Amino acid sequence: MLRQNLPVTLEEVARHAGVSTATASRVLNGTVGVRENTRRRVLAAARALNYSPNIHASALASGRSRILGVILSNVENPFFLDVFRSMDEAATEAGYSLVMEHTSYQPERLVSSLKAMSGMHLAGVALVASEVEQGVLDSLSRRSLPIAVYDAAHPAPHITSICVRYNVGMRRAVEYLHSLRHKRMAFVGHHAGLAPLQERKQAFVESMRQYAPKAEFSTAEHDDTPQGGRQAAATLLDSGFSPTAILCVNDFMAIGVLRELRERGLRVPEDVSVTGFDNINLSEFTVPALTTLDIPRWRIGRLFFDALVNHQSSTRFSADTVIEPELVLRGSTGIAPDHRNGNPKSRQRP
Amino acid sequence: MLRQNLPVTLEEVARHAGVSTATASRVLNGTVGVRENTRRRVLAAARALNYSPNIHASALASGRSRILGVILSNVENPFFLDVFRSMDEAATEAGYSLVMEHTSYQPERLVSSLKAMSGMHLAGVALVASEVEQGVLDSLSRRSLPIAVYDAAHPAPHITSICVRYNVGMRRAVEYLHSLRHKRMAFVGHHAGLAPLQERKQAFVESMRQYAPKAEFSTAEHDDTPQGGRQAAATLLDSGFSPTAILCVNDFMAIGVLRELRERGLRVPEDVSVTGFDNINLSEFTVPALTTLDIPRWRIGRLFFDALVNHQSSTRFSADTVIEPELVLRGSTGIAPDHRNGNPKSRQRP
DNA sequence: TTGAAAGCGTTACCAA
DNA sequence: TTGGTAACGCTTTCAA
Repeated sequence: MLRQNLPVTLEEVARHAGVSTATASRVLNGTVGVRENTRRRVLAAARALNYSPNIHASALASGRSRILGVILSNVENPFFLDVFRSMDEAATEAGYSLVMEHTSYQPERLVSSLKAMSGMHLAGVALVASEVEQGVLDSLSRRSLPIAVYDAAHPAPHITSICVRYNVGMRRAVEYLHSLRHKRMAFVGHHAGLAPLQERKQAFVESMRQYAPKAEFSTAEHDDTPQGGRQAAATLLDSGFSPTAILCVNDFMAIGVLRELRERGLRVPEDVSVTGFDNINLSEFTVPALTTLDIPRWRIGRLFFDALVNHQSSTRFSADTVIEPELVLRGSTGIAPDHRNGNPKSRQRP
Repeated sequence: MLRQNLPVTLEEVARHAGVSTATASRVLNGTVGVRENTRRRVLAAARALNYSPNIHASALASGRSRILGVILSNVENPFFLDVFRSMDEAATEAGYSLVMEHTSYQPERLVSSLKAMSGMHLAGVALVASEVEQGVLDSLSRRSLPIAVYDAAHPAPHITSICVRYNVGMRRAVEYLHSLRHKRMAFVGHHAGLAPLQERKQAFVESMRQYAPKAEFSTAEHDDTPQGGRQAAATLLDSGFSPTAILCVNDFMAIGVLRELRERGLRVPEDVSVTGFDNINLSEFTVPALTTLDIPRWRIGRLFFDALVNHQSSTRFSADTVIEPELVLRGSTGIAPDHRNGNPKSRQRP
């Protein structure tokens, strides 16, 4: 088996089964109205010849493909990767493939990725990215292609938006830390120029204002990496502001924040408490384990897939799905419940 | 701009420029022998109409595509992800796209991914996986498709193999620890049933034998995740064998090993030393920072790309490229040089 | 229930 | 230097 050097075509399968390519195509696409006997012969021939359809020919002829596009801001951040893996799992189960691009949060790269993908005649595109500008969304909404966006400020018609209430999560974190008597808190983020991230920072600021003037705060930002988190923490601490709690925009950066604190001899949580966001697998492996807000990435990936493939409600103006982050308490804020079950709702996968 | 609802075709571009589709195609593919004036007109038309070629039509007509397939054992492990990102960078620069699949180390999934990819008429496939069986390699070598494999035991004709001398790296680690007077060492791995991983474990065992009977050793294995590393460490420690050094098959698992040791009140490096493999970015962020063996993933990704796209030496029986891992010393083995420059050769990217 | 044949958007060969 | 046109492998009417 697998002996042939040249790809087997539908025509050969058809000939082998003694039918026309039309019939062979019908069988292989699960169309009804084919005699059971014929169907069996075609299937047998396909298997015998180890036939695998030429997706290019198929896409060209039918005008649609079973390939989805996914654009991520930062593959290196496990948050994005998990959403991707989850979509991929759903896609594979349904016989779809994924084409992935990443942008490093650069709006131009988003546009060029989109352009490259537009030549692929995809079945849909998921924008799991923070650099989605309104203009892009608008122009996309004119096309027939199914589109789904992560956390878009103002979704456009015909575009599904999957929203996470970051402000709710942020408020929960601030309130929790406030209840622990923290008075000087800082926020560590990245790419504050991009709307969704701006908004998260804003949520922090507003939550803090609620406790002013007794509570002070500061913010810092750098790249979305552990290195970036470390840098941001360094900037913060060098500025003279000495926070007793640092809230990070995500767990990935928090890893670096923890490192910098340790490097400076600051103990966590005794001297400084730290929180993250996302509840990535790694957040259980930091020292100390990280208090964070859970975002159910496995659910989100499936939501994306469903939005693109079974876009049930394509008639609705825009089908939004809203998710609220939940607080997960671990050692980095002082209370250290058993680390072994720090996972509330979303399932962590191996 | 981007106003059109339906995709623009080559024919429209040609009409707009007042030439035939043949000429338009020639211009867009950079063929020589087109009058400068005509070329400019076509280019202008393409830009004006925001043309993006239908890759399916193009692939079907030409029989080749600018898409590469990549199969990874475990995307979650940053080692594989880095190789992927590096290939992706090289690919994007050259106008190629990547289609990625991952297998969780299951040979059957490797085969089914390969089959799915075979319908895509790819420009080449990179197997960055440990579960590549000889039979698969042999059948692949009959096809005309360029193939490159990571660390294959016995590469087949026409298949490029990119090899890392894990045994050399492992020996270096063992020798280093031996020079530090460690007598009881353990190896933590995963999927010992797969040849390449079997070999790494074997390298450990043989290196240890060299010091027998004065030196004792033990091994344990679990999944290729931090959780798996933690499990393996737990098994090891519960077995009664008390190693003074644990060598991990990779950094990703080492993260979990460090966690389990800490959980049990064992200090690293005072009570137990730990080493990893790969030198992933995260290895500088563990507590303590991880001694490891650097594997230049950025170089490897580029090697893969070049092997597939500019397969210069396709005439040679098999063009192997050999890489030797280099020891990177950090805190987890006791000597803690400045963490800020623990990176010998390979550049770490943001 | 099946087959013939007209595309789908490119590429590439052959003429002009 | 250009244009006409036959593929490429499949899907999908339309007839039979």
